Amino acid sequence: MGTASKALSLLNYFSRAQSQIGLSDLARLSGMNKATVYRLMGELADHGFVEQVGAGREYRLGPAFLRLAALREKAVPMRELALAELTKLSELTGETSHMSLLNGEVLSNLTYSYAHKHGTMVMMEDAEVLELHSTGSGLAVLAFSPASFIDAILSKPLVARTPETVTDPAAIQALLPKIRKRGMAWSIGGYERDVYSHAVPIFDAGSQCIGAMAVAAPVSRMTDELRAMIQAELALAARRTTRVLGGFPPDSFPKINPTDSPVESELT
Amino acid sequence: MGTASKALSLLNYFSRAQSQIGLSDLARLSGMNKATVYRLMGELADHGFVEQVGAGREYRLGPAFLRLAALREKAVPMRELALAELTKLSELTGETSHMSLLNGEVLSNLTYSYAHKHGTMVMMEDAEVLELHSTGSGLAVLAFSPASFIDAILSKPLVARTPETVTDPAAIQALLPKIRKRGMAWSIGGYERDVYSHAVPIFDAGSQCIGAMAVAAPVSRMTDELRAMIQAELALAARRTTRVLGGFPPDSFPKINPTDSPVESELT
DNA sequence: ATGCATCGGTTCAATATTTGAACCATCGGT
DNA sequence: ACCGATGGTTCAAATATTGAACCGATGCAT
Repeated sequence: MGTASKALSLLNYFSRAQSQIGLSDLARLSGMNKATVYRLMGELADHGFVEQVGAGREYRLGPAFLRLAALREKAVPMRELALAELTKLSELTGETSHMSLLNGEVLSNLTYSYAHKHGTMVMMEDAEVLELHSTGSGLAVLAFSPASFIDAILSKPLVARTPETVTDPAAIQALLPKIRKRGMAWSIGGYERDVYSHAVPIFDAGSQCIGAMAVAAPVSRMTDELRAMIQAELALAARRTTRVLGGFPPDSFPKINPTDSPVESELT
Repeated sequence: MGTASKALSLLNYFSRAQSQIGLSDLARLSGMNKATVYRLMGELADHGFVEQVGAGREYRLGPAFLRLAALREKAVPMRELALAELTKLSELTGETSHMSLLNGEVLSNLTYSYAHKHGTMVMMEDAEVLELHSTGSGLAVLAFSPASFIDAILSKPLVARTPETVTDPAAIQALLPKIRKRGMAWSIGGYERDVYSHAVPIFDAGSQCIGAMAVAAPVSRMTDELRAMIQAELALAARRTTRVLGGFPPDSFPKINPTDSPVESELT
């Protein structure tokens, strides 16, 4: 692993739950020498990627990310485009919708939209981490990822978030062919007890799966009717999202009923 | 310079104007060897900090920044807090307000707020770059920066953005004591021809100047009355912003009339 | 108060990584 | 068919990285 990669990997230890980390902790977490971490963090700090705070001299993520995220979004308005689709999706379904991107071995939430139709709704946050094995979005991504990646994920210990979480690798493997055939995954209470989630993978220009779009509803509100509506609208929204992001579903990806999705001349 | 710094510095060549850069261009821009750039960009790409696009294999900023920016903002809601102040400021003054952060030798815009009082207004964008010598915000920051930093900035060639831009280092040096005394800088047409800008520095917990808050109005709309109002409100808003961000103005920073800003018991 | 364990930070010789000139294969324009 | 550009690759030489040990300071328990 190159030096630059080591420095960058240090940034992955910062999370929603742990936003500040001391030098020694960071050395322990990363398994690197303290002197190494010290030097690398110093370089990251020079560029505004981290900053040291207060007495404990702990590190936290720096302001440079705001600038670079703004530039990224200006160049590739993923979040904006996804949010436009999610807003429509939430209005149509009356439920929370969100989109997340694959980042290493987990998904992290890109953006989301709430519906204001009901008194209760599934909550969501930016940069929220979703595991691949225990969420609808994760299963959707897993199903359309290379076999080697799937094996790598499923060979690690799978945490049971709820009593309903499927943690048997073989059982998860058995789900994937169905998900591939449907082009959609679902998870009932696998991550949060009361959440019924549908998810469809999103692809890039090389037909690689880069994330998923999902609709999450309280289990108690799910009916056959709502399920059918979510599935229909989500499939359309996800397909549009892949397209507006400049991506293409792989050839193996199931087509939607042509009456719902008329063939369009493909430009650019 | 360490290897990690070299990798990180490559990210600085991406801008609003140039969002995609090829390998050879990047090598030329950075002065590094092509093989070095190739390897470093590969490492950045592995972590999602850049991605390669299409046929030309050009690089652009990656999606990882969206995630890390969301985490940063969750940990330190600078943008959110600043925007709250800017919104009030724009409503009060009827003009565009913005806040920018020092990044190396330039300011980059953090966030902004438009007023909707007039048919015309000064436009602003996220991550827009403001030079230190030619903008009100830049002068405000410069005046409260270490002498060595000021000298470094003013010893480089100063670009004249408009005929009104002051590009004589000595003339700029002469402005700084007044700015320090007032705690506020202004620039009339120095960056964009028709923009009259007032700016106040923002400080961190160590009383270092980290950026500036500013109000930008069309020159044609400026009156003595408006100027007085902007100066009063901006001074207050900037002071509040420094405080809510956890910072402190240096002892040398001019105090506002105590009837406007009653002493508060300082907690945390 | 005393001692112990931890913290952030620093040092320097041993070591592993980075570097860069030269080299491909490929593409597009002349 | 050529030329000059591109992205990508190689390998010995040069250089940056590494990590155990050390430092002073701080905090916690005895």
